[in-house]
Amino acid sequence: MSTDLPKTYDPAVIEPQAYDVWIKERAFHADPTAPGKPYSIVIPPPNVTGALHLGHAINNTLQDILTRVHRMMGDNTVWIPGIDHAGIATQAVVERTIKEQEGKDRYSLAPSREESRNELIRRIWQWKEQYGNRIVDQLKKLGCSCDWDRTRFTLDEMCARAVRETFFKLFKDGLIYRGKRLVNWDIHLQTSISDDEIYHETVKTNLWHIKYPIVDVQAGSGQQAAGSKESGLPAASRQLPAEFMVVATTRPETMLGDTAVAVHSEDPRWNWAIGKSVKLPLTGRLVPIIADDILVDPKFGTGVVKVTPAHDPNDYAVWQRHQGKPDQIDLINILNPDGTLNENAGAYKGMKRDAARKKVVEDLGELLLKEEPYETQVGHSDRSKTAVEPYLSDQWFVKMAPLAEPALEVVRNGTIKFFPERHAQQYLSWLGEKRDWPISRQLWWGHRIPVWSRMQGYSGMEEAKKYGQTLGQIHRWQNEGRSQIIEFNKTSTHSQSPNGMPIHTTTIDRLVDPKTYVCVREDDREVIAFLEANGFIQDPDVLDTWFSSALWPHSTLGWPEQTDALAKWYPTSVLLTGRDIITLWVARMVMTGMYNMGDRAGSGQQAAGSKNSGLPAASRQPPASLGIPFAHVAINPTILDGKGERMSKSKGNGVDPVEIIETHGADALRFTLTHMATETQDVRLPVKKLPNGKNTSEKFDLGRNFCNKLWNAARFVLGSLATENTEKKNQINSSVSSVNSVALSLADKWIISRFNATVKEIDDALAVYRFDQYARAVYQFFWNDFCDWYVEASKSAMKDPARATQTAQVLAAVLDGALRLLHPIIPFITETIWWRLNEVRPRRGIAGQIDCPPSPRLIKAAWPQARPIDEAAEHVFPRLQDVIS
RNA sequence: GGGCCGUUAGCUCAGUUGGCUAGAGCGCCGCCCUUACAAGGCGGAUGUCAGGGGUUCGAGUCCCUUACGGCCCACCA
Repeated sequence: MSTDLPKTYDPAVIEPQAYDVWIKERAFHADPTAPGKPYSIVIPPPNVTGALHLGHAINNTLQDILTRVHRMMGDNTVWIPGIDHAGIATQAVVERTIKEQEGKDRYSLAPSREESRNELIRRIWQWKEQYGNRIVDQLKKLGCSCDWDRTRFTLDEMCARAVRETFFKLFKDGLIYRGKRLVNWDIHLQTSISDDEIYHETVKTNLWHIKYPIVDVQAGSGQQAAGSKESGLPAASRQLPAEFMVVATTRPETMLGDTAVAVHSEDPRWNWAIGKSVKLPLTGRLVPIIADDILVDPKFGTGVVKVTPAHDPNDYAVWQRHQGKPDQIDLINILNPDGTLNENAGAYKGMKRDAARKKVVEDLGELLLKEEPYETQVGHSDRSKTAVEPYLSDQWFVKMAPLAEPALEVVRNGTIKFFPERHAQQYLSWLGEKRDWPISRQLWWGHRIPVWSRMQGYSGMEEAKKYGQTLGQIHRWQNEGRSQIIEFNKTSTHSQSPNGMPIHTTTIDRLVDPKTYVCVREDDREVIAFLEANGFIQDPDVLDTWFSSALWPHSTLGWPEQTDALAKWYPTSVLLTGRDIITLWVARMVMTGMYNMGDRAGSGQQAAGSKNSGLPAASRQPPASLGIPFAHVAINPTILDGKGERMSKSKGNGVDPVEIIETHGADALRFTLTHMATETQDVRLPVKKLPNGKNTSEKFDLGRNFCNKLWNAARFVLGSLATENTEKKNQINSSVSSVNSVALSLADKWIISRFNATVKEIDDALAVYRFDQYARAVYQFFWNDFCDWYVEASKSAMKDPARATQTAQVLAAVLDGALRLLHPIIPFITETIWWRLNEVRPRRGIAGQIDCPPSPRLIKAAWPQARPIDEAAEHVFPRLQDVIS
């Protein structure tokens, strides 16, 4: 093989070559039983729905940098890749495709619903095989050194086991419950969606003022006068006829589900009416007038609020507050899952939401006081773009309070640290609300909820006994280590089954149908067959995608199995991600990690966060007993397009990194992105379209030019070394210690000192995840110090026989060191040059100044040690530079 | 409405605890195809550091305030 590098730097040629070698030699593969300090990163799994854009590229480049640096440091390093099944997004995409191509919806893919369900899932898997690989290909082109043998998918067997185990554990601990709750309902996809899947849009509508006649008015008139004395309210308010209350609403059709009218208890205009009733227009139903000082702001509107608990989150809260009190109110649902009105809407049954609204307004007649134009924010579903309807339905929830508290504490006390620090605030404020997490989705693509249920009726003890016997039978199976079931029985009062096995009981929301719910721990067909033979039916819903993502750091390592990988690499070293999923993902990983991996015995008194900040951030080790998934969370900037809009698949402005790789090369892309990885929250990246329709950007010239510089400087240095070899044939393998510090020139000492200063600078930058500083430091060192000055100076030095040998040694050692420092950012080009350098000058190094332990592959070469800088040389040489320039 | 962040050269961004004439890359102007590199070299122009006020011997940097932009959260019948 020629020792010459091709004259032209061509990333399209060298990048695939280098990657092939790494793959062939299994350079990315990690063995948990190997020695070395553990270092591990799990990838934020990209959604299978989309190709990666530059936002992913920066995130993954930075992860690869850390992975490569630590691999070079000799740590036992693993980077685990994977993909997220992205429940709602993926199903929506595939359903849309089927609709467009075949005109079918998800229910009509096969004769029966169950077959349709299987068929849809089969098609989504097909789709996943096709597109999931695309993401992996993109990551490989980027140069990511993931351990591909450990590639996970959030819906694969390994993840499924972790999901089942976690669900079971939460269920058993009473942290998963079934509740009838007001959820955000997507009437198009007919599923509940979480708050996070909603965006708000300003909608022009009307505010309708409607008169509600008061029933039982005679007792009110006198008190109304009394109230008016002390109030400074406008005369108009006082003069409202006492026969009516006026409510204002943007959704008049919900009136059909009103169950109360609320006023403020200290509002003299209306507090006299508390306890009386109003007669609802259109239906004539009587509903109570109640006091609710949280809902009603007397300064807003008319001071009267209609209460529709089944169709408004605030009103639902009113319903909850008044439960069990003398003024408790009803709850009436008027909607079907598809957004049409149901039988509770009387004459309006079957009408669509918007049609009903129109009709209701028409029918109000003279009870409609006025109609004023109004703008309001309405929640819309991310996926179907339709207005979300607050809807009352049965859902599974996770109780947040007990899980959130420890997760809050570890961030408050600094056990888990954010970089930059300010991002911790978002985590703390979101988690601090401890809102219960609705985890069921009425979808087919996802982890099916492992719960079987059966109508229980009210047969009481007899029924309970029967189930107790059932449990007894399954208890036996459990002893064989296969499976376990837990009964949740609303009416059961006993806590032991006939054979003495504990039965876990819970109180279920009074609205839920009286059912017995059985959670099956493992996918054990025998148990399931037994249940189904006894009339149990599996819950049709699947889990929120984030439920499986939340387990990612431990599920990818094999949990609940106690694998070597889990023992070695959990907790992971750092999580690198964008700030948009600090709440959705980061917080939930901390919660489930602590819940599943924490040592409960020790967790109570563990006051973990020693606040001694004297230690460098990267070296602190959190106590393993806490079970936290990582000690550091590094937030990378968000990539915006030229207009300042966030790059994303849904906006259609995402730029495929592969297109940049085509014009600039992966190294150039990586270098530029690293250079941009500052502490700011956003980075703008103007792109332009090429004639072939692909994107590129001049911004990446920075990286490409730098790679070109490196390429040519290396060619020159290699050439100089080769020349020197032929002139001193006998000394090709001369000892590395043949150059001692006495013989070094000022320029030699200076460049060596600059090198060591740069090592230190980079180590410091990496310890706090300042990737931009890393890129800047190495750029400046290589270009401005090494190329501009040392290499130039070497041209004359190499011609002087007295200085040639030492100069060659220094050139080789500094190039060697620079390649090591640059490799994590630009792995392909550095690895390629390394091979040639090994051929030309296999043994390198300046004793005590730059160590160059040999390695056939740069990816496995040792990371440089920062040696002391030479103060004198650093001081004197710049003066020389000034004189010359 | 609450919170976080940003506003520095035409563009994209640095500027660490307040301290010497405010920096980089790209772009621009001029001169160089000098034997590693024109994807380069040398030289050059360009900034009331968003506006206003304050603290200080000294402010891009700290405090207050205004404006504009972005993001997160909540959403008012």
